[in-house]
Formats: sequence, structure tokens, C-alpha cells
Amino acid sequence: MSEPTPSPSVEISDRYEPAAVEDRWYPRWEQNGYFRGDAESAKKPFSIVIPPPNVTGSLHIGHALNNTLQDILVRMKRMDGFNVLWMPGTDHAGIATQVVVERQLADEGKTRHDLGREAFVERVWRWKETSGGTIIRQLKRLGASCDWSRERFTMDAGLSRAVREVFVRLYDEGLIYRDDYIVNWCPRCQTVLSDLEVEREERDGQFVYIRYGPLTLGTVRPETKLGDTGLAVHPKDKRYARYVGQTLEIPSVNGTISVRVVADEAVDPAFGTGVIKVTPGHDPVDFEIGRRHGLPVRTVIGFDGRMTAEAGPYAGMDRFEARRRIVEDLQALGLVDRIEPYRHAVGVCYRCKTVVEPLVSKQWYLNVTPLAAVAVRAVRDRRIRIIPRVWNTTYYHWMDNIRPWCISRQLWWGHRIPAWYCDADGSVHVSRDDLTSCPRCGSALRRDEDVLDTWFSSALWPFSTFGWPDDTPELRTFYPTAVLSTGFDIIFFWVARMAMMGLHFMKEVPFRDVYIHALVRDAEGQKMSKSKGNVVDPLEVMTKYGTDAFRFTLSALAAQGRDIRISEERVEGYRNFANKLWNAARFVLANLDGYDARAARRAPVALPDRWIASRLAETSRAVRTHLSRYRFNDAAGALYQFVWHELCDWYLETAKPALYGSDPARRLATQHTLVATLETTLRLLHPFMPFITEELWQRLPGREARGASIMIAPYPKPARRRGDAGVEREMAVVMDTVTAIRNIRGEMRVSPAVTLAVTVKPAPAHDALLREHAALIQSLARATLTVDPAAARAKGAALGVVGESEIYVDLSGAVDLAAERERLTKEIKRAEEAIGFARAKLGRSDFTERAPAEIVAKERDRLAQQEALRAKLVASLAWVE
RNA sequence: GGUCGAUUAGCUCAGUUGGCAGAGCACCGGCCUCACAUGCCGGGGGUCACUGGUUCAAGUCCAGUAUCGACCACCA
Repeated sequence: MSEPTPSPSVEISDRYEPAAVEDRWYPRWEQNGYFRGDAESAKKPFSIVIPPPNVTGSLHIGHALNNTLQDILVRMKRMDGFNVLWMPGTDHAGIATQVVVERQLADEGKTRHDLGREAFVERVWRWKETSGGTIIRQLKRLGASCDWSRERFTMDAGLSRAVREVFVRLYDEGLIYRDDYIVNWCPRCQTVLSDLEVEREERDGQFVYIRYGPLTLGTVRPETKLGDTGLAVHPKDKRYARYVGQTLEIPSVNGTISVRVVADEAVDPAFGTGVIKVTPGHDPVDFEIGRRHGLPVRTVIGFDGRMTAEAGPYAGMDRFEARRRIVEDLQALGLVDRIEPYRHAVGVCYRCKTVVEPLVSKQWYLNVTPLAAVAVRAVRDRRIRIIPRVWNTTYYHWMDNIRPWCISRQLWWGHRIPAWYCDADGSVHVSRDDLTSCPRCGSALRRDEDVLDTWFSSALWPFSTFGWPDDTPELRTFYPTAVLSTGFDIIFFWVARMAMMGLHFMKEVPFRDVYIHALVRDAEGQKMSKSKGNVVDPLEVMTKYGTDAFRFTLSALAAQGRDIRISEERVEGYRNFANKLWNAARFVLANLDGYDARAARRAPVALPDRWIASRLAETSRAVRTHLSRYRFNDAAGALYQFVWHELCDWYLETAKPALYGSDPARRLATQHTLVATLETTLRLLHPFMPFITEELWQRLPGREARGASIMIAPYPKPARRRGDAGVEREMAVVMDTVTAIRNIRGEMRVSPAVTLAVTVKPAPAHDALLREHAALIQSLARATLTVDPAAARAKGAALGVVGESEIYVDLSGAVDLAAERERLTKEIKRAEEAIGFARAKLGRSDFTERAPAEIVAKERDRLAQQEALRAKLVASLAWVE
């Protein structure tokens, strides 16, 4: 699938240039079918359904995060041999989409009513066909390995069939019903909203105390006074007990009105005067009270937000204007007792922030209570695991207090409710098939005008996309899905409803894990919003720093439980990481002259080779563990640490003397380790950085034997034995020695160009080891090294200590005595602090007696070590003086 | 009003089951050492918000306080 490896490495730029690489690989992966899930496969399935973005949407940072995380999981599992399906698609997004097209019409000076329903819906479809694919293209740019051959849309034929099937079944079960109830009405959007679609906003208002005959009560909505049909007090409130049951004739702005006084638990006797006016037509609480006590509904505000004819002199007036006028009129009549400023939360429309008007209207409802109980049990039984677990409480709380879901919307764009009314005999028919005449009397039927809440179809997504209600291979293979990844903001809107619908219709959870990722904020911790202008555009970031760098940033920041702040500096850092990897590969490729994989496999490996293999095994193990726990940041951190600080900082440096030296076997073994380590590292990194890893993997030798793409190569498994502890200890001695020498060089300000003369007086246990690796140490520390158990510190030599070994760095009189003294004093102080701490601890009998033996032993070791170190340093300090 | 979370280096944040605090960036010093200056080497810097408690041992567990934040909510 690719050209032969370009051999002369000089052609490779010393900067990683993401654009060309990204353009090259994605189409090939897709064309080769690597993204496809196979419904007939015998392999273990691993499926995820994408949270379908709105067709109107374009990729924002939240999408980028969520889809990056899903892609990491999916790519990892695919490499691990699973039959992976990442099911993509888009949501028709009722209001959002309708508004977009209505706005277009407005530019042409038209409204949807000018077109009529059919033409309007047709126009929305046209818009969807031409402009609806934006976000899909952007997801591809992100590298998302969805099975695009299966892409679905919540309003396509199959899903619409599922929606209708569900509606009919729930209706037949009596769970879907029609009711005259008080709803949240948005006068601007001209539709009902579900409770979830109403947001709370603090607004300043007035608390107006109005005289109601003998009683006084406070209200923030005086205009609803016109709809009052009662007064209510608490049943145990002795102050007002004598009025309960009476009907009072009360003078008001529209003449005398009669209201009945009722006693109801909903009244808080401690708030205000302890009396409330009951306006069943315009307040949810009052509506309930009205129902309980048989108070009539009186509607004084209409769907347009203006006062109705019922409002008499105020008819036609805007509801807020009416509020002001009524207060004035009440004051004129002397009916206002007093007015207090009042700040309170009002319900506003989630889309347009218009104050929602509670109104009584006939709507369709789904009684979710029985479904919720089942869905709660699934989480309690851990058949669904929510990660992180803190969200369980939120889920339970909402589910336990769930109220009927208002599912009808007064829109045109959406799944039209499959209900027909016969005006002749008054019958209602809900049907899977479109009806034309009344099954009962044969008269013409009128179809319900409303559509379903957009979330109704989303709730079916995990099974509707697999072909339900048919019994398909897809459904059998991929349901339930492995994990659902999403933000906490749609736990109620979507996750809870999928759980309910999935369990109800499939008798099985829709997903085993729910991973709730953090919310992405800007660098100042502000929620991103267009109005604030602080939106980070993923596309710009990808263009500037590369997709891999962006993806790696997101995963590195994706710690559980806290919001993410993204900043450009951070992305830049991971751009550098990609560049580092690129250059490491460039180094490897530039040093493969004469490399013969078969011969190399027989070459004897040395300490650094075994060390990096051990570290790589340990890193693979860590990455796997972290990913299995959705700890993306830890996985990314482990990879970063390994690649930069172990592979590049140490192994590549140890490789240089071996590659440039005169021992062909050593050179061969090193080449082999370089190739093998890099190859494995690329596979380990691939889910995080798909593009650069593929590009480099293709360039490494031996590709033909490994397969066509890194995407389908195996995900690294650590060898059975974990890290090789012996090798790591030995390498640590070498590394510590190098560091000690470098440390002296740095502190004494010796130029890196100077080769230092170093004598090591080794600890007996490290004598052979240090001799064996003297050449390596010399190369890494830029020094000439003499290992001599009988060595003594010479004049003009600085002292370093590694464990039991002493290191003398000859600075031949150039040693700055003051600096050396300062350095030694600092180290003595550090040792003494450690000694003091250890002594205090060991001095307490409760510690030595009660702490586990190994902890105590460790403490003793530490003390002994630090004491020896201090002795050496003190002696050395005397020598300097 | 209810619930939950946060408080760790100058900044942004990690810190899985309690066992002398870590990263990135920033900062200081030295380097264009033949993969990389998007780099290399070295360094400084923290009473883990506060108060108590449990424990041999607390950033980690418990209680309370303060500050910030999120979500839920029918006190009109």
C-alpha cells in the first residue's frame, strides 16, 4: 500500500511536517477497509456508538476530546485483535436544524409558513444533504476510525422505523399517553420544552405584596393574578385556618373576583406571608394544587406571550408589560401593601434564553418511572459501570426523582408523531403505518401535527443503528456496546434514556461502561462559548500543530474528575514531542547501513539493550493498564516519559558509541535494538498519534514482513516477565555515575567541550560493572574513566558519590574551591536532613515495633546510607578547606 | 435549599490500595556535542487551604471551617 521505504535518510526533514502525512494515510486506511466492523466475524467484538453530533454542528473542542478518546480505545482494541466497530452518525437535532433553515428563509424575507410544512421539511433535507456533512469531514481529519460505510442519521428510513416501532409499543403498553398538563412553553421558539430543556437563570425581580381581601400575599408575577382561581395556605397554619374552605369576594384590577381558599402541603408557611395565590393556568405548583382541589384553570397568557382575551383590559399586552401595568393599577387601587426587591431563579429556554411561560396544553408524555427503575438497577448491579463512579449519585438522584417526559414538540423538523385523529367519532389511532381513513368509522383522519423530542430517537441509537427492530447480525454481534464515552452534560438527556430504552426493548444494557470525560475549558478556566470569544477551534489547532500533537494533548490532559484547561503552550509542548519522536526515528534510519535483521538477531545484547527492552515492557504494561481503566492521561504520561526520557535521553545516547565504534557485532545488536524498540514504541503510540506512527513505521526496515499498516499490527504485549529488575539496577549504577559526573561539570561550570579526567573508587559490588561499562560512561559523560579500588582523591579533584562508590573528577587546579565548598555543604545539609528524619523515626519504639518489618528495614538502610554519605562529604570538605 | 467536586511549585495540573511530594510550562546557569535549539546538560523552587481526629506513619482516611465551582430544585 505504500511506496518502498525511501532509503537515503538525508531526505527526511529534521522537522516533522504533519500536513502531508495526515493527508496521505487517512484515505488509505479507509480504502483498505481497516475501519470496518464485521458482523459475521468470529473474533471477539468491541463496539462503540459515537454520540451522534448535530448535523448542524462543526467540530468543537468537546467533540475533539471525546472522539479522540474513543479513537484511542478503538484503535487499541483493533490492534489487539478484536472485531471492532465504531458506529458513526449524526443527529437531526430538531430545533437547532430547523432554526438554521428558518434563518436562511428569513434572509429571503420568508417564514416557514410561507413554504408550508412539506416544502419546508423538503428544504431542510436539502440543506442536510449539502451542508450536513461538515462535522463528519472534521472527524475524519481528527483521525477517527469510524466505520463510515455504516454511517447513520437519526431521521433516515431505518431509524425512523425504529422510532415509530418504539412509539407504538410504548403507546400500546400504556406508557405513552396524551395529557392536558402544565408545560414549559417557549413563546419565542413556539414549542413546548422538556424539563431538561429549561435552564435556570438568576434574575432581579420584585416581590409584590398584594392585598387579597382580608389576606396579604407576595408574588413575583402579578400579571398572573388575572388567572387566579384560588388561594392556598398550609393545612397546619393556624393563622389562616378559619379561611380554609371559604370563597372570598375580592376587589381587584378587573373588578371583583371570587377565589376559594384551600389548604395544601405545598405551601411553605414560613415563606412570605404563608399565603399563596393559586394560578393553575400559569404555574406548575399551582397547577398541581388546582388539580388536588378542583380549582379551574384560567389561561390569561397565550402561546405568543401576550395576554389573552381572558385578561380583559390587558388583552393583547405583552406579559411583562402587563406585569408593570397591573402593579401600577393595583397601587392606584391601594391594593399593594409593599414591594421588595427580589432576586430569584427563573426558567429560560435552553436555546434562546427567553423566559419560559408555564402553560396548560395537550401534549404527549412518556411515563418513564417504570423504565427508570430498571435502569437504576442496572447501575446498582454494576451491569453498567459509570466511570468515574462519582457520577452514580447524580444518575440515581435524577432517576429516582424522574417525572413524565414530555416528548412532543411543535416543530416541523423531526419524527412526526404517528397518531391520527378522527374528528367524526373522536377516536385516536396510533399506528406503525400511515393511516388515511378512520379504522372505526371510515372518515378522513387528521394526523398529529407535532414531532418528537430529538432525544427520543437518540435514546434508541445503540440498537436502532444496528437494524432494530429486525433481528440482524449486527445487533447480535455488536449489542451491547462495550463503552459509551460522553460528557456529563448529557447524562440525563441521553445516557439515562439510552439505558432505559435499551433495557426495555433489548432486555439488555446498551453499554457495559459509561466513561464520563471532563469538560474542556479555556486557559482561564472559563467555559468556552462563542459569545465570550474564547473558543479554541480544533481545526486551527490541528493545522498549526498537527493532529497527532492535538490528540496527544487532549489525552494527556484527560485526567478523571476535573475539568480540563487547554492552552496553546501545552499543545506546543506535545508538538515538540512529535518532533522528538520524528527525530529519534531519523537517527535510527540514518544509522542502519549494513543492517541485516537476521544476523542482528544473533548478535549478543549488552546492558543498555536489555535495559531499554525492560523499560519498554514495563511501559507497555503500564499503558495497557491505564487504558483499561480509562486513565488516558496516565497512559499518555507513561509514553511521553518513556520516549523522551528513556529512549531518547538515554538509550539513543548509549547507542552512539556502539554504532560509531569498531565492534561490528555490537553495532549490529544496537541497530537491532533500535529498530525493534522503535517499531514497538510506534505501535504502542499509534492509538494516540495515528499519523506520525504510521509514517515512521512504514519507513522502518522489515515492513513487508510486518504487514501493510501499523493500524492492523498487533498492540504490544509485555513479555511474561515484567521489567528485568537486575538489569535495571545495573543500568541505574551506570546512569547515576554519568549523572554524578555531569552534575559536577554543571555545578563547577566546566564547558561540555572539555573532556574530564575521572577516577572512580568503586564499591566492591560495582567494581566489575563499572569496569565493563567504562567506555559507555566515558562517552555519556565526556570523560576519561579510570576505575581503581585503591584510588584516593587527588588535589584539584571534585568529589561525587554514587552509593558506595566515590567519583573524583580531576579539574587540575581549575577547581573553584569556593564553588566546591558550596556544593559539598549543600549536599551535607541534604544528607543531614535525611539522617535527622530517619533517626527520629527509628528512635520511636512505636514505629519500630508496629510498622511492617520491610518499612523499618528500609528506614535503617536509608539512615546507614546517608550517614556514610555524610562522612564522605565531610571528609571531602575538610580536604577542600 | 439539596447533592457533588475542588483547594499540591510562579502558572496549569498529576499523585491508583496511607510508607520522606511529581510533570509540563515558566525561571536560573552552561551548551549550535555529527537525530532534534520544536534541542542538550545541570540547577533553584512546595507547612500539599485551615483546624482537629484516626494511625507507628496522612497530600492520601474521618469530622469541622474557609474560599471557589458544578449540578439538581415547584419557596410563590
